[in-house]
Amino acid sequence: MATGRTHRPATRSRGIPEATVARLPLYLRALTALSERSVPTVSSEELAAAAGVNSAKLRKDFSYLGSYGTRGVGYDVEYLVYQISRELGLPQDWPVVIVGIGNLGAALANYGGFASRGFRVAALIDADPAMAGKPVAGIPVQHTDELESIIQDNGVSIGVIATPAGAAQQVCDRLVAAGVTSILNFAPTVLSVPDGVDVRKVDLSIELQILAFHEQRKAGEEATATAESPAVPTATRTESATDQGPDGDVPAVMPA
Amino acid sequence: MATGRTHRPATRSRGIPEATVARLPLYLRALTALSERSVPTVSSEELAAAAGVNSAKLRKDFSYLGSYGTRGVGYDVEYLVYQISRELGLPQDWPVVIVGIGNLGAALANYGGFASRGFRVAALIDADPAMAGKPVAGIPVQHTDELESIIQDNGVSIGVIATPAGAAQQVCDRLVAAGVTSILNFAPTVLSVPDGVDVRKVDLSIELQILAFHEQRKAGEEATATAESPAVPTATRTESATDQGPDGDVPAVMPA
DNA sequence: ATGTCTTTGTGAACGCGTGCACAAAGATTG
DNA sequence: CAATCTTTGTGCACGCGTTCACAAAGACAT
Repeated sequence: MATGRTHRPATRSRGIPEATVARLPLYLRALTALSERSVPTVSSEELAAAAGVNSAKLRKDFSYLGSYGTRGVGYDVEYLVYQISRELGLPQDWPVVIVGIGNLGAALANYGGFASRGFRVAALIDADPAMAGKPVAGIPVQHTDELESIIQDNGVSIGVIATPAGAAQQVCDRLVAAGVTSILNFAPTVLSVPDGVDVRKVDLSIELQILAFHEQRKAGEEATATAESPAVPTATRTESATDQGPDGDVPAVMPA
Repeated sequence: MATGRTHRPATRSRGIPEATVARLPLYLRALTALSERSVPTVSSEELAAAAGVNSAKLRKDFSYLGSYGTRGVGYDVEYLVYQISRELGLPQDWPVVIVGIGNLGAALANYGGFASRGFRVAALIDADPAMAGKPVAGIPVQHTDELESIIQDNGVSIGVIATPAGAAQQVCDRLVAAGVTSILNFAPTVLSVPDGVDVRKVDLSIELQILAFHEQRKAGEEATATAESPAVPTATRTESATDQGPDGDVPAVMPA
């Protein structure tokens, strides 16, 4: 998971816990799938299964938003989609800029899930002059020199950093100075930002290293376990194999 | 942040809390940078600043690994790099397969940070027959039909899913059946896996939606705040602007 | 209208993670 | 060797998040 909010001491949003906010998009996705199948209502149990969480947790999460369910029946899908979208500020169609159009930046630019999720790629920015003008995902790449004007002209408040680590802090500083207050960072660096700016990070190698840790532990356990019990592999399924979209959702970041 | 470990009730690794495990790669990166600059020792304070965490937290984290520091001096950089690497199982050079070679899959394949971090791309797999044989990042893409044999022949236990959401569960099932026990999922889907298989997910649109939530809240606060105070922007920096690598680290997932 | 049945909404208990603050440990100096 | 200074390692308290378990609310049938 990408983690790393940056320092928000008091204020506690508006009573909505951070952990709940992080799950709202998950619920929204499951609800959207139901909506497309014209399912009118869902119980907390069903929806929780589709989202891969505990039903009590889901109900508590929703209770922070208000009482949108009907006892004995469940939740109205359309209404809930509306409420969560509103809570997340998605009706707003946020413009975002992507800085660093390498493989990853290009993959992000091609990501189909932007528009349908309330975001719009306002501009692609790269430091390489050779890239300037070259269209990526139908959008011409612009040079870093124009970063400030692009942000101000489009009223961009969310920036995505997909540059090499060495350039990340510098780009970040410029973004913030130009008015960006939320940053999604794909570079493997700790970014330092002023108060009031949110940073979330996505880091491939960290995720892999966490998996490696558990993998190693499993290997160790198995070694000691096989010595005792015959190690019968349980076939129990987690997350309930809910058909999360026969149509499927929009590709992760791009079709294979 | 990519989140989403899957169900590990008791067992608690070996006393090392999950939250600590998630930070070890962060410490390792900071330590590696120091090591390259031939810095012999660091205090918890310095290292914590470089990793962007609280120094007390860092000391507590290290205390789970053992007592590797020297009071009055700090921690021996090389020794700590060794200990954390060992704890994460990185000396092992884990082979990984990437399934779904679209923009994202290609970006991941080109990621320079694999080798230096203890991972090796064993194979690239795609369902499109037209891709078969085509080299990406110097590695020829192989067809999905060979998935099982590739995994078994190479002893792969970690798989990366970068396919469209519709294909993710199916790919996941095949990976698991073939012996993969850790999965990094980039597809926007809830994967269901048997017990004993770890799943971590990275989801762009979820991260953006979380940012949008805070962004919206900031906008609302500002509207009410400007009515009261003149809203002086504080220039306080979080995370301490530690020079996280003048050389910089390897690009996030690819150079821009 | 009354009773039954389903499902929500939440009070309360518990556990994990965080951060403070300080004692213990060792380095260093005279 | 004693005194001082630095920095670790951790006991403790607090707060957030999760889960249980159940009462209240409404749908639905009779």
